[in-house]
Amino acid sequence: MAVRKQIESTARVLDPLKQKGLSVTGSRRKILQLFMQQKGALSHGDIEKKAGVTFDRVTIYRTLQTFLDKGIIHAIPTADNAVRYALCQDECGPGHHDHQHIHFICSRCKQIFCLDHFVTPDLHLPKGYQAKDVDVLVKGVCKECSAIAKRA
Amino acid sequence: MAVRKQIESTARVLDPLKQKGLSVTGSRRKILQLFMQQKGALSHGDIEKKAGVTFDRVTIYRTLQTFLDKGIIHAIPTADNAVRYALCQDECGPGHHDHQHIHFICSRCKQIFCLDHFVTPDLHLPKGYQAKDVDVLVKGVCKECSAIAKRA
DNA sequence: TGATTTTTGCAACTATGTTGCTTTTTTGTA
DNA sequence: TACAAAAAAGCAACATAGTTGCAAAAATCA
Repeated sequence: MAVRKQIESTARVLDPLKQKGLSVTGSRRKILQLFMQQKGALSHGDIEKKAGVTFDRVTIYRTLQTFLDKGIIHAIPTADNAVRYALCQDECGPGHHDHQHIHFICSRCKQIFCLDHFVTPDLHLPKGYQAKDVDVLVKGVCKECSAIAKRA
Repeated sequence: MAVRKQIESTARVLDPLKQKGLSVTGSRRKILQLFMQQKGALSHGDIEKKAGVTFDRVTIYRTLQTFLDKGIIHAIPTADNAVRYALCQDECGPGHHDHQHIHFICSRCKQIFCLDHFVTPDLHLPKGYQAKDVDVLVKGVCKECSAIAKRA
């Protein structure tokens, strides 16, 4: 059972890489694993720290760019000069991202989460403006931090 | 008439500074003017270019921070590592920002506009999450670029 | 006008992101 | 399994972005 689980988890990491036609390398495996283990989104800096000194900074930049291009991760806009990245849904692929979720920024723990909840903003754009893609960022307090606050 | 107008426009620049209890300096006047003249939002880099070599980079950083703190401008999250800033509505003040507008990012001219159109996203957050602030980023083609595309 | 407070500019530094090139690793095939 | 071709990683050097402390200059207020 333990073995079975390990095989599955290795496959889970390998699959996305092979599926997207990427060669499987140490850094890609490691970075993908970091994303899979992680509830919140990761910045370049986070990855650098979590990966230890194992990889060159440049490799991390290039890996993130590759993952973005192939639709494995998506970038989450922020106002703090530290773009975060998170895994995509299966529907995403090279050149197109299709997310029907919102991004939640916790003002307490500073983590950013993807919440898979449909949002249908009631957009009334002025004449002439054509919307293609909508990104909703919600700031507030996340589930865990709310619980902590309640207890205190 | 021309004189009258000039007085008014100077007043428009001075008012927000005095109103917020800020001392009036060359750089603050200049940077505020840039924002007022500008339709789209500005990044730190944009300001550096538009202001010429007049001001030290550090002064621009500090001025932007001051304007943010006082509620004169607000930061617009982006995914390209270049946070933009734009003027606030009158309702904003030190410590609180109250915007009921969306941010529109034109994929053609790369400009970012504040559109004063009410948005009421239909947020169904999971249990435990508390929303405080919602930021809506819309990517698409702006009015002017749509017109250009039509003509071509 | 002059003293006090605030802001600016400068220098030095840290962090972040990019590019070209060589070495290493991966892949696909024999 | 070994080998050649292709792809990626690592390294160095560079470019850009952002921060901090401090002295000089400017703005405020009496």
